[in-house]
Amino acid sequence: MTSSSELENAALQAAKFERVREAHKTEVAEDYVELIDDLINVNGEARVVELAERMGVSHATVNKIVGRLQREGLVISRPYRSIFLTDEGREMAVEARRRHEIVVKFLKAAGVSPETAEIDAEGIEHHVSDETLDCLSALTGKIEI
Amino acid sequence: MTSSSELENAALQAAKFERVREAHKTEVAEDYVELIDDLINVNGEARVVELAERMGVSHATVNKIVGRLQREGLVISRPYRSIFLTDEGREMAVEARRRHEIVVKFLKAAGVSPETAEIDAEGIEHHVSDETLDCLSALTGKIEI
DNA sequence: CTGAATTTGTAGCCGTGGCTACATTTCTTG
DNA sequence: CAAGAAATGTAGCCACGGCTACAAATTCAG
Repeated sequence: MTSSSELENAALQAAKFERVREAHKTEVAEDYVELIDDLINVNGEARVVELAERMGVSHATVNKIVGRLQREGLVISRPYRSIFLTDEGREMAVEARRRHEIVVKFLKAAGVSPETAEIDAEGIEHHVSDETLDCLSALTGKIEI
Repeated sequence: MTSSSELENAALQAAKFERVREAHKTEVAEDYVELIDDLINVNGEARVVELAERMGVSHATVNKIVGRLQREGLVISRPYRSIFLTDEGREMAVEARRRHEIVVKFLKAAGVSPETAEIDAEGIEHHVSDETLDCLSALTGKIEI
């Protein structure tokens, strides 16, 4: 379809890009809820400073994003207190981690170095459909055998 | 590393997210130059209307982005004329298409339906390192045999 | 308990990529 | 060739996710 001799249907192509743009909107949310969940599990709480440090952004940016997450019902935060996940946020975190781990496992099984696998997975995980995820899982099993 | 019992080094984690943010910046450029190259190859020229239709955005958005691509030296465009790629833009287009095709081929080989493979590849291709790309190529060969 | 350090919040700026609405130019067609 | 259609440009709006700088609250030491 994307060969140089012919172009696919414009509407179909537009739908793909639309899909990617849509995924972008949820990417940040997924990364944050996953990290918040990790911090709660390990440290007992999730605080702005550590989110900022681990995301590699300023605390002001974290604040702004946490505000959005709260508006969207993923997170509960009160001024100067630590951050909690709503049920919906926790579900998203679990799902995000599941995807992340499937992608990482597959990449490692495919022969990618652990470091690169982690890096690439971070970018890939948000763009993998359930169908593809299933195929990657299956493939990981086959490779390992 | 991302298991629930321990957290990896904060700086390393931040570097990953930084990498993803960096990739985001070039994503749009890659998608546009690839599409422009396709249109030139098939239609003989790339025009704003068709870019807009195929990207699924308004022509105003296309205009703005083409302006940025020109500032960045990827594209040449004169008012009311069609759009051309610079050498640098063409290189980027070729490289983007190469990545795209490797990812699509791999996904199909992995058992993903052609439609889903195309959709997911659009999101994935920008986040795959050279190392991973090589592994995917190799794996595609093995699966097909 | 008070003062300093830390954490958190807020204001205001920027670039990007969306959009609509309107202006202008080019193309097409009668 | 002129008029209408189509394409392109431009202005101005928005939300997002960056940032710095400054303000306020909380925590921690002494």
